[in-house]
Amino acid sequence: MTKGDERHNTATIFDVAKLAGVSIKTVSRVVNNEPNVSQKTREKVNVAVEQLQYRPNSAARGLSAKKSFAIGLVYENPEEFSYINAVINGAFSACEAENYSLLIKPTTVIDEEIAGDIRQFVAQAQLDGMILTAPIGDNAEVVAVLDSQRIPYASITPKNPPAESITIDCEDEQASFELATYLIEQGHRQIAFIKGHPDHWASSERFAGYERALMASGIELRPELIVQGYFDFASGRAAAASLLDLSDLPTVIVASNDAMASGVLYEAMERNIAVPRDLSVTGFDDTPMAAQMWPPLTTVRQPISQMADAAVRRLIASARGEDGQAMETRFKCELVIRSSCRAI
Amino acid sequence: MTKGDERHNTATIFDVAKLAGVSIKTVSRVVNNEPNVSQKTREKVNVAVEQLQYRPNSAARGLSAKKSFAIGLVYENPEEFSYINAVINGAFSACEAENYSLLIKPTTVIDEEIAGDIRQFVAQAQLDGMILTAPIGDNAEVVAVLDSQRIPYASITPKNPPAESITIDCEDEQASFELATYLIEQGHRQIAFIKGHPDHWASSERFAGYERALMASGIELRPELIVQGYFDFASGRAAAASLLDLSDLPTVIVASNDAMASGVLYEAMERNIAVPRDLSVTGFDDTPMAAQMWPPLTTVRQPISQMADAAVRRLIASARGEDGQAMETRFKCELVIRSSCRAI
DNA sequence: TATAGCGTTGACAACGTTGTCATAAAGGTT
DNA sequence: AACCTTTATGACAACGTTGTCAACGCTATA
Repeated sequence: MTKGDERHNTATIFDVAKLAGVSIKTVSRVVNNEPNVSQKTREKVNVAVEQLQYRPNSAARGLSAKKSFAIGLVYENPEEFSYINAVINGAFSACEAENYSLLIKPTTVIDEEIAGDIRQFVAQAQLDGMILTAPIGDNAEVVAVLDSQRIPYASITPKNPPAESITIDCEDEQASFELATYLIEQGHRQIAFIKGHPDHWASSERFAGYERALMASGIELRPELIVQGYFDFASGRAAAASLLDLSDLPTVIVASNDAMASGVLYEAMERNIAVPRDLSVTGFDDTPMAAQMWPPLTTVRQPISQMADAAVRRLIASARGEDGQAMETRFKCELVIRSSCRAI
Repeated sequence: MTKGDERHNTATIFDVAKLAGVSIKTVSRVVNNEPNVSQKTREKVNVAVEQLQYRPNSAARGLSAKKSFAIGLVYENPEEFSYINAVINGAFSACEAENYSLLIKPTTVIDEEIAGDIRQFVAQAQLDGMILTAPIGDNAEVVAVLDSQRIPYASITPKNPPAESITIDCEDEQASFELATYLIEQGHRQIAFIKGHPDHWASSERFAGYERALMASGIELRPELIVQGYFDFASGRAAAASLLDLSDLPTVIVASNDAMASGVLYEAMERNIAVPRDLSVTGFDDTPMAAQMWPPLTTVRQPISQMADAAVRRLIASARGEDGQAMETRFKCELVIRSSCRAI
């Protein structure tokens, strides 16, 4: 045949079958890598597929197989954009590799409506699985919706992981312990701590690591140095303000994430307190902004993208009926030392 | 057969039809807001829909109607996360309102593969339309793919908008003019400029506004004060370094976006140059980070989310055959004055 | 030689929706 | 009364794939 201009109508499975001289079912088998097709037939079909630039129609496929080949990603509209961006990138690359689509769903508030919202989202797209970022994985209503619809889901760092669902987390407690221990080694004794949002699993883990480090070194926990924050810039700034109003100033402020650390730096600048000369500051997450602040932030690197990648892969594996037992589900963190801390 | 035996499975159009005592076609008409259904019937159906929590199966819908009810969003994996986040949020909210799904596609590099990548993306999801963020809307191969597949697309701030496609942009030139004029009014005369990435439309517009303002005030354009940047933190920092090495220092550095401005602030801090006392700095975009830097950045607010929202709505309108002429397609920017500049 | 088993293939019925066309009922015009 | 229109409704065939099941042709065993 001549160099075709037949670009308009995409080829269907029938066209391929005709060209290859086989039935549509055989084409389907080849395309889906099903067993029991002879090598010769397989090649004939592949040639035809190539020649016609055939791509299965996903709507038809979804309708027939009762799958959508799509994964949903729900996240709370974040203060710290780079965190969720890393999640999206990780999830996307896994989906791409597995030939799935990624549908995202930002939610602005955790409120009464969210369960209905999620139900709508799931129903509309007929999702094959869902990724829930913290703290959505802990919302009982959301989980109930997914359970009742039989939608498998993976939670990233949930507080109370249900035994049967997929959970991805990392060693926050240990990392936080190492960070605090490092500060103690640097001579710090007045170590203030800004807690994260109480709904997040990571918050209590990070605080626990701090506690453990101080206790291990025999340093007294001073309640006035421990302030509640909510993982956003504004709460970090407010927490710093209250800490810097104390008569007995801390020598370092440990913020439970980078966004709050950035609030601390802001407040310090506003008060003409030089970091790290007069005050050391640390963050957590090692989002890209951590390296772009002044001074560059000592923080803990969390493999965010890899965690999201793992979540998607486990989800797809379980959707295929494979067991994902061998896959990594708990990730290590790494201390990243920059110049926002100094030895005393 | 298999009509009403199981209640686990989500309700289909047959269940609704049966409960309402009408045909499936009538249900379809009601659900799709088609005309020629009596008010009484419409209500009966709506009651049944509500009662069964019926949602149309999108695969079936897509298969039959030859639509996917999905919009793709392609973006270059950004340095400045908050920009793309605003785009995603705007696009998502429009899709949600119109009952469309949003599929995102981050691309890491603009290279040879992108056109094939996009073809694959489009084919797999059978997209009804695509949003192209800058500078992807200017990639000839990508556009050719979309044209050949007859996929409508909307470009956000493209350089060379093809006449027949949908284009969304904003008044960068005017905003940049106003910003520079403001600086001149504040007494600045040594006004340095860091250009944006040459592939982006916005870069030349923003530079043009700067030029116009200086010429209008009779200020000479000094080539050594004009430096090329690439819209990312690192290039902003490098540009600042070269400007701050000059013997005759500028009194203000105008960066073409916030990410580069943040690089400028970083470099200034590193050199112990106080902003705004010794140097003023401005950005562009008013991403959330602009308010969180120290000092908070004077910048230009671009209605990013609204632009993305508009792009999606126009796309959907044109997919429906409505004319989107009445819709806004060119957006205004707004000067946001914070404390990173001072009068001289 | 007959028979069971396995690898290979195809015919055909789902899947849940929308599009097309037919038909019935209602209203308007001569 | 006869004839058009318009409005309201339903029957049925797509849409492009996968699942099910039957059938074919081999080979190995009884």
